[in-house]
Amino acid sequence: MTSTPVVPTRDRILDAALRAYGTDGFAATSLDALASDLGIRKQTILYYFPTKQAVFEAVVDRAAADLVKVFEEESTRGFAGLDQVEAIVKRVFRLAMRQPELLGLIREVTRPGSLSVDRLSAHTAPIFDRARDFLQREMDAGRIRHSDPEMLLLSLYSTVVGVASELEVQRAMGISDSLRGAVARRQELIRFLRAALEAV
Amino acid sequence: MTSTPVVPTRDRILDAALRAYGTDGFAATSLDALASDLGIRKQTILYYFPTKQAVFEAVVDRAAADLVKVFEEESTRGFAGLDQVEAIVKRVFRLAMRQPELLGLIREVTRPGSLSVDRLSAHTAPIFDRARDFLQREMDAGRIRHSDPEMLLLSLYSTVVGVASELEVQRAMGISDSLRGAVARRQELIRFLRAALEAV
DNA sequence: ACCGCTCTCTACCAATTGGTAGAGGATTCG
DNA sequence: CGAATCCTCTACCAATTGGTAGAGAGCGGT
Repeated sequence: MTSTPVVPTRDRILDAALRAYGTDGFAATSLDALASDLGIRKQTILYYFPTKQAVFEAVVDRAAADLVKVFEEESTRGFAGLDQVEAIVKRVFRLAMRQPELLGLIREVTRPGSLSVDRLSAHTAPIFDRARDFLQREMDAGRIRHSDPEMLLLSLYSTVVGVASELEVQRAMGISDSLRGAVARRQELIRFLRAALEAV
Repeated sequence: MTSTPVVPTRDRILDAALRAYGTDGFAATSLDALASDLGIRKQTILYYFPTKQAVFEAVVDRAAADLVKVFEEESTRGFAGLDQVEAIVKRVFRLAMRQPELLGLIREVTRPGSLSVDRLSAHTAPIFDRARDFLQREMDAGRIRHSDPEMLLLSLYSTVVGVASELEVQRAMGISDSLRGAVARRQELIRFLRAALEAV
């Protein structure tokens, strides 16, 4: 190999695996396919990870860590009320545009038969808690309509991830008025959420 | 075989396939697994359907037809404005409780790498059109907040399907306070949507 | 020079995959 | 009765699957 690899093999495997699992899914992606995509043998993959399942788990862990980081960055900017929500939405959309496979992976993990849901939720539980607390605070402060914060968060999550995923699907289908359509959708989504959340 | 089968083999295959594809996914479900689940040989499946892909397509077609029927029933009851939306949401939740695999199948079909998106959307395009027209009419009548009907519909769709799917996931995870939790969620979702849609 | 460590490889394997070919049991129709 | 049709089966098959075993190349340290 070249003396100092630009990016370590292990990371390259995780990159390719994220792409593959995020678009085709775990079951539909063989180790051979993954390897040949990287120009290596599958045994090289099995050197870094004991099993195929382990590759998936590593991908999930790394993706979860990335997500958490993004949310932590975005929640320490001192926005309040609906502006904070808007900032998060914009950030999620940016993520969906730049790393669409990430959304696909989330879909894959949160699918009914998935084994690794708890793996993801173990990472994301803290931000969920923080988000719930945020909603509660903002409700108390009268900046967001009153309701059960947990339930509201679920609706918010579903809406944002759903719309962002839809983007990814449509891109995969080739209807990629990528930028223009995405921005329009984002704006409508934000208006939608503002209407849904605004305190009367 | 028994003289008059209670339910034809072909239908039994489609039933089992819907369950399997909806929970484990297409790639993760082998014909052998499907067959042994039914107590038959896989060659019997291949007698009714030329390929595995054909089984999937038949499942999608039937599921789409079911969905369309449900929506048509629910949209000819003469509800107006937000009441119509509420009726649809309740119906979707009932569907998600009784036939959770249906939601899973939709997720499977609308996944990035899917081949059969167009197959589903070919069926559902009419109800999407009708829903868009409905939103437009209700906006004109001042019963729903003004905005781009198409974009709004996308947000609505994502929210409802997202929350309903989340139900299915959590049930699969064993957190099935099935009924109680589902009803609470449905109520919060309806309040959420009412707030988001209500004309000012 | 030698050892030990890190890494990627070739060679293999048993199990499973989707699919083909065709036998044979019913049932229906003439 | 005999023929045809419908249905499900056994018997195979080539390809692919995830995974094991271990060779060997390149490295730094002693």
